[in-house]
Amino acid sequence: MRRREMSDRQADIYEYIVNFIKARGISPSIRDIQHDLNISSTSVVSYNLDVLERLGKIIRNDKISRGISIPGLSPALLSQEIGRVPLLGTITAGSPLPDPEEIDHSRAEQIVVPADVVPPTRLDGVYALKVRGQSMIDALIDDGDIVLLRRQETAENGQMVAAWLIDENAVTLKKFYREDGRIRLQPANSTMQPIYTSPNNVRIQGRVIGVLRSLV
Amino acid sequence: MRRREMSDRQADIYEYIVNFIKARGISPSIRDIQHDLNISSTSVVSYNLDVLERLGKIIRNDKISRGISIPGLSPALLSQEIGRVPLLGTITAGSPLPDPEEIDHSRAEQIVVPADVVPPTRLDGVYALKVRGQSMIDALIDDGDIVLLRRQETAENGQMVAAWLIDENAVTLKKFYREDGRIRLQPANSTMQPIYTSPNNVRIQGRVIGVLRSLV
DNA sequence: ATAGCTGCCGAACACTTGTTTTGTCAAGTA
DNA sequence: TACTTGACAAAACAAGTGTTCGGCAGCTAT
Repeated sequence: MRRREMSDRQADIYEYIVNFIKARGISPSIRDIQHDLNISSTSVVSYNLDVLERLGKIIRNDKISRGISIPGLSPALLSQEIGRVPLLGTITAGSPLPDPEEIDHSRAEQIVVPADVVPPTRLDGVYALKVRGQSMIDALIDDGDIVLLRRQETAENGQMVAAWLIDENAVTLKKFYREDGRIRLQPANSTMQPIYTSPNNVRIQGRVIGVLRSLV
Repeated sequence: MRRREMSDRQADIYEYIVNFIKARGISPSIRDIQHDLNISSTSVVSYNLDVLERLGKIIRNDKISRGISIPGLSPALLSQEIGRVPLLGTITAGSPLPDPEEIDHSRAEQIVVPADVVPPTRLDGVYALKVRGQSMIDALIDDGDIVLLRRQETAENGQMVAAWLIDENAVTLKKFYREDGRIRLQPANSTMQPIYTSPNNVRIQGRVIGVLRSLV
């Protein structure tokens, strides 16, 4: 009685639904399916949709229009896989970061962040910056990379931070270490030399929590 | 005429739609909104939905049932913003990459890739590997990074490739240059020295097209 | 052969749903 | 004041849409 596999027609219908939802964001109606798949009657579609639901391939929301949804394709699940953060501007070695509070977040371009990089639940206060130039190369960050920062003004030892060196008027990404009376800014690349400076000369502008690099 | 902000009622409607879609995977009908928000008439809902559409907060699919979608929440838009590639394993300096053909892609863990890193249209033949160890650090790639590779056995000059050095039995990520009679493998980090070797000693295993790094 | 089942067909039915129309009312605005 | 506009209300309309029902053909177990 209970089949494991879909019939050809059921497979066609299933594939059609998935593509329809991916393309248009909403479920097809029974008559959409009937028409585009050249099925003779809506009742046949309905019949096979019932089978697909018994197989667990689809979920039918009873009696409501366009009520088919696909487990795994619902916005509910997708929204757990990614988040979005505003791209606030460009980071260069010579100038401080823009103040996140002074920027119209609603109009900033949005960057999609996979949950593998930053879980959506920890996306509060996070923003993105595009790196200009190769001055961050000792932090394993190249020209064109997008860095994800969480705004904070203090840091724990070992955290990678965006540090503004006031006297030098330069922003740099380094690992932060507080050592008796001075600050050590250690490049992520062990072949590079650290910077030593006084706490008064350092303003932490955020902590680096992710990097996205596209070489396409 | 054109407002920047939503009215209270519009904000309520917008929030209701978002929650409805997240919870049920399909859009509410106008009468769902009317009923649950205690609005006197469907025309009021329709009126405010038009306003929301002008504001760009929602998209109405004309004349079809439950045709509201939220930019950034609909599978249609999401599928333009992200793609998925299989995470095929780990890359270390000492062993060649696993053969993508020998792996059961359907069961491999999937990595979400933002369109900013690799456009979904160019995701064919792309796979992901997790980096173990710091041997790739001169390619600006650290332990724990996820590298995205497109399988190919040849490369253009200047492309970043995963190269297997047969005699050394080592895999490394370098920029590829073919120079009269020899191959130059140039680190991405200009402070590092290049490797020179013969073409017979190099097997290209794929081209690096993206990097994801999580420091959370 | 008989009954039962699956899968299908065509048509009709009834509910769902977006849209339109006609007003009302308050707040601006010339 | 007279006019315009935004926001809302009530009702009716016209499609859109899921469901049901009688019937048919092929297959299988009894």
